[in-house]
Amino acid sequence: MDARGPSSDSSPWMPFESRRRARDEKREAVLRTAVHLFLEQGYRRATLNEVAERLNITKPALYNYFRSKEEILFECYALGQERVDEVIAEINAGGGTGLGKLRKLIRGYAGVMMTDYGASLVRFDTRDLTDRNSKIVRAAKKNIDRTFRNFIAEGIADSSITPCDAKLAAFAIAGSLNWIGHWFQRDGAMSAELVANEFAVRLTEGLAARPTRMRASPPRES
Amino acid sequence: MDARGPSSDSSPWMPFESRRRARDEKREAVLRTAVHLFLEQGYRRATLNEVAERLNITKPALYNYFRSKEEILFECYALGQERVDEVIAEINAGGGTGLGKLRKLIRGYAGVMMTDYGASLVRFDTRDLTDRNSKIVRAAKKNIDRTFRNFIAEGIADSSITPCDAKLAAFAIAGSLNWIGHWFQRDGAMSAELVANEFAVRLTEGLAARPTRMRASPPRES
DNA sequence: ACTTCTTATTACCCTTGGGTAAGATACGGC
DNA sequence: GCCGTATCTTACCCAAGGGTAATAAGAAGT
Repeated sequence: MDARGPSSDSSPWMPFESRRRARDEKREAVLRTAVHLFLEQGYRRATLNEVAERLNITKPALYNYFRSKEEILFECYALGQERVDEVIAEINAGGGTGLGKLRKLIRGYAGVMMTDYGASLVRFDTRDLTDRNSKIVRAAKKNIDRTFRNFIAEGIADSSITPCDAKLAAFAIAGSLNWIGHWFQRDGAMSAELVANEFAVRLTEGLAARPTRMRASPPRES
Repeated sequence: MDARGPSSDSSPWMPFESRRRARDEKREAVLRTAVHLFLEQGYRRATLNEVAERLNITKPALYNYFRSKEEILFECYALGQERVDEVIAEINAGGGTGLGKLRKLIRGYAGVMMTDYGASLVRFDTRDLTDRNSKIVRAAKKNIDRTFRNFIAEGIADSSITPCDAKLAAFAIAGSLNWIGHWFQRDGAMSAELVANEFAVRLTEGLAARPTRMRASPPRES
């Protein structure tokens, strides 16, 4: 009886039938479900029981894939960081002015913030990690911050950005972007592309060196 | 023995001596200590036992002043909101262009964010409140957001702000400011005034209508 | 001094939820 | 078919921490 198909959420575990998919696929499904629930309810309030329930399994089964709740949390962070690192690597591979790179970073980072793993970076609390993992995450965050500052400094050096306090400017921009992780919802009225583009423009308007006075080489644009 | 004065943190309770200060003063001290600890460790992780310990009393004594941990949390929110409301009221009492009001709001809101109760607004999770209180707080937050948007819209109407999407602009600005609550520390290198002023300038640079080319009617924008 | 109110203490309750132990159930190789 | 391995279940442990009950102790009025 009750031979319904996969549950509303796509879970590799059928209620009581063939549950023999590849291990990695299941592990990933656990992670997807967990991060979703953590974002929905908050890490501390979300229980592994409910994660398991949403996957049609029981809590101890989760321990086949993760050693602890904290490990799941850490992987959420790690995946988010990975996405950001990809964005940064891609920008560094290409060229352009400091301003151009900064715009690309804003667009890319905004895009990541609108994903579950990306939002993990700003919605979860590193104090819920072990000391060891906490250090790793905070180092990675510091690296992101440094990238923002470097691009701004680079832009000031190549005159694509008007001189300013790189540290505070980076805080202002990163803050705006981080906050996206708190309010954006994929099913809302705004599309991710719209938001990312709008922020890339808006947040750099104030920084761009104005070409009011034409110079020999106008600032290149991304 | 051990006739030391008030403990390192200023607590109206002496270890075992005259503890007969006014009730309100004590209630306020509980609140101050609690919000500090909540910010330091996170609401869920912070325990009432430790709050009490820092005040040289025991947990049940707290229940003379508050009915529950959640009530303490709610009061933190309430006090933060109060501060912001004062800022808004003061601006509304005065005059000025939309841009001018927006700058004042940014400065004032930034200032509030750098206080403990102000940071409460963005560091704590409304999901830890009862439904009733959660609704109150979310309504107040919505009101703040609306104020940002209104000032921007006002500025566009009076041509002090260049046309733009008021909703996204407000998100960008408020995000920057909210993030201050996450990184600012009073004992750090930057002073509150410096940060507030810098943000008031930086976040409006891109919005200010440039008087470069006086037009009768500035270009409309989506 | 005696009572009363407030405020604090000690001792406790009890739910929640992460994590574990031991046994069942399926799958793959032989 | 049979055994070993991986996976999952039921049943449980246990620490943490919010909250309460009963009571002591100082303050204040009379």
